[in-house]
Amino acid sequence: MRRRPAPYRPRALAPIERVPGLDYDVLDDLLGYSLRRAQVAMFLAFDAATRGLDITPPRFTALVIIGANPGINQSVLGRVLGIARSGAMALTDWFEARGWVERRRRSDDGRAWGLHLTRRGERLVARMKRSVRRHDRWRAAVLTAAERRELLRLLNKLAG
Amino acid sequence: MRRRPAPYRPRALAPIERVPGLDYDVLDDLLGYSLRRAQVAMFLAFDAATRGLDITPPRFTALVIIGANPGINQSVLGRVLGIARSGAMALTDWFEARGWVERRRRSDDGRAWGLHLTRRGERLVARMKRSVRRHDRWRAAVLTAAERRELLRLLNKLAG
DNA sequence: AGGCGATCGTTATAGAGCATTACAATCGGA
DNA sequence: TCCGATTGTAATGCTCTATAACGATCGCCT
Repeated sequence: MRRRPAPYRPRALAPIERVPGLDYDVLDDLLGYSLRRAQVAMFLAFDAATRGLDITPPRFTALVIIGANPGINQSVLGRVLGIARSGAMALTDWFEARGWVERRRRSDDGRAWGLHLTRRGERLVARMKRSVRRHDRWRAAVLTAAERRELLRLLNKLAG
Repeated sequence: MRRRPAPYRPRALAPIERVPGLDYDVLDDLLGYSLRRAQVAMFLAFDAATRGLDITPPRFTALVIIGANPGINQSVLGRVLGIARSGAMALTDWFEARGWVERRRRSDDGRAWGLHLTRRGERLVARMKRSVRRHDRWRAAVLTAAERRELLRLLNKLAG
């Protein structure tokens, strides 16, 4: 039972410097590399939007998903985030410890918990959504509205 | 001297499932989220291109940069990758242990090493570049050539 | 010449985030 | 009723990265 090499996780979001005079060779023609650079740029906006909340993109995604799909269980949440069940578990614990999310027993399945935002969680998520959305659009303001729409379309097409 | 909270690092590239019937709420209108999904898709192509080589995107980027800028030092390499010097150091050690990169003393600066690909490293990188490029384009084949160009343009504009 | 702050490589340490594995409880279909 | 699949959980380990500190060297200023 060989241990598979740990899957790659993209690295730090310290700003990626564009060093003048350096030869980037093939990198500038790879979608993967450009995606990475753009993602770092967008993260800076996200970071500003959630400053002081100890929130990360996956945490934000999880909260939004739970809010929009009350009663979802941890396994499905993990699949949406692309992490293992044990990770979804830790994430849920973290939310619960802060009183943002609660686990409720489900009548239809004795194994699974249903996840729900608490009143406090709802308020927080509503605020976060507004802020993240505003910062996302603010950072994207270097694009015209039409360009932004086109970019979204192309990204979704690429993601399949 | 407080320790700053560790900066966020985007997570695993296990496939992100698009669960049918689930409400993604505001996520579908955020560039940050779409970028993430597209990046995961492109990583699958990268992974296929480098299978068996124990290569990751940052490792690939580092090798390309060293190959195109022989004599570059570890500090600059770190800035290009967005990692600390200690990380660039570990990366270089890793390459050196495999005989792909060597450190050479520089006449103009007694502190810094100049990084160079070995003969073996050159051959390997040349092969990797071809393969990564092919897979990148293959995965992007869901887009037309014009769409791909436009996407690259928009990403670079966004990354600033 | 001399002094001094900045930079480079290096080492040690710590922590976040994730996978893997294993297990008990439960579900659902043969 | 049996049995494979699924859910939540706990334990463990690994990878990647940051932070901090240090000696050596550089570059500049006096």
